[in-house]
Amino acid sequence: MFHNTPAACDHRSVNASAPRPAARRRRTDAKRNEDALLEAAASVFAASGVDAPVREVAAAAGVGVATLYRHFPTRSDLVVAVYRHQVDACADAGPALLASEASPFAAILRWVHLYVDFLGTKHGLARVWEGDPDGFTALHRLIVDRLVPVLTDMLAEARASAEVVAPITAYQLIRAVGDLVAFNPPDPQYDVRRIVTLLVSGLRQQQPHP
Amino acid sequence: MFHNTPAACDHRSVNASAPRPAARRRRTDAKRNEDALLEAAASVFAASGVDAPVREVAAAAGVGVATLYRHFPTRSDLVVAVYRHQVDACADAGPALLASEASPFAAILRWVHLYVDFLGTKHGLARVWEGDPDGFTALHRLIVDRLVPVLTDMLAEARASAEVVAPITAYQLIRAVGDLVAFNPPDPQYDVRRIVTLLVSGLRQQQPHP
DNA sequence: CTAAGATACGGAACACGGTTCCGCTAGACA
DNA sequence: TGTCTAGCGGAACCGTGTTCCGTATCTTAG
Repeated sequence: MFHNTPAACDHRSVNASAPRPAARRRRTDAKRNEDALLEAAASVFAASGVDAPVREVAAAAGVGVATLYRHFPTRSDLVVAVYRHQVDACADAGPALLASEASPFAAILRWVHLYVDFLGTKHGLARVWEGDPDGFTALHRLIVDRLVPVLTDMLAEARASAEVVAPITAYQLIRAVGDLVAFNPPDPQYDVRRIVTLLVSGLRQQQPHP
Repeated sequence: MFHNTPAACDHRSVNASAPRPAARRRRTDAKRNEDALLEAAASVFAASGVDAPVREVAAAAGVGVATLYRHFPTRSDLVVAVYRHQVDACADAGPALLASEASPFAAILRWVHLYVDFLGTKHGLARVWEGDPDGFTALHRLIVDRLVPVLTDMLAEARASAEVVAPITAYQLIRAVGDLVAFNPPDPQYDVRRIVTLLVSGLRQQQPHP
């Protein structure tokens, strides 16, 4: 699955002067618990959405809440750990689509829908996105770090070919798409994909001023 | 203001056969408290956002929480009561813009921005929107009832003049705009108005299929 | 193999939100 | 002015995320 995510890398004994006494190995039960938590979280999130209570995840992993919190200091860290590899896959798809699609714009459209599918399969992923006090949840940061550069390249290429003219940044677009998908359980009245397509197709329009 | 909302209409003595004994008048303190609550809620919401705790509103009104709950059975009912007249104003602006603006599309653009301003001035209004279990918060319903018809007309006119070609319904558009504005404290990195404009300008584009 | 001690654990406790309950107050009517 | 009940206050309840702390367990030196 992908749980080799040390979550917080081991900064013990980074003391410059002291001849550190061969730092201890990480306890095996710690590793085991972390894995169990990630697996439990993945399945609980899949079943009950990302909003599932932490206690439920801890219980499913057969572990106390404190243990969960030691490995993942905050709810959103857990979410990020669970979905990191999917975000990576999405990031990797960018250049691939640029190569395979007929035009940069077509590539962008498909890529954005990939992103929508990613967000869409986990109801309420956005709740994690929003809850940021000063603008940075772990998920927010992950997405900005991994996805924004990818989309930035795609947009640049689409601009070079004059397919895209609206002055929108990759960050703005990604965030907008996130907001759109955010709280939308499948609903016949409201197809998110259609709306996202609408948004993306706006990129080809010169923007009116107000 | 608009508080003649009996919250739950008086079903006392709806007994078909009995000659009901001239039902009591509503207690004056009840009316007074309802007004105080609405006033307090308006100012608290303005100061702390719509997410302000109910207790805070009750305290500001100088009443107990139970009183608040008797008048407004749920949080979102309170929110709706506070903002109802603003929604009305927004609805009224639709036909006016259609008449005053250069084109139906221009009218739509301006109207949508009016709506954005309405939502935007109250951080987190969307939280009320989303919290709907089966699809209907009070606010959701209010907006659908009042605003969707207005935008529907505007879209029809814009389609008649071929300015709008994308097959999007008023409901979809309003909901999308709501989602976009939803969780966005003013942020230099991310100007909601720009994104909304992007979305709206997509209406002029033939939609690509995926 | 054993013992010391760091590391990690479990679950109770805390803070904080919406909502409900219930004994009592005070307004309406006679 | 007295009765009766609509309406009130605020404590209590439930369900969140998060923290605390006494204890168990793993690692490692000897």
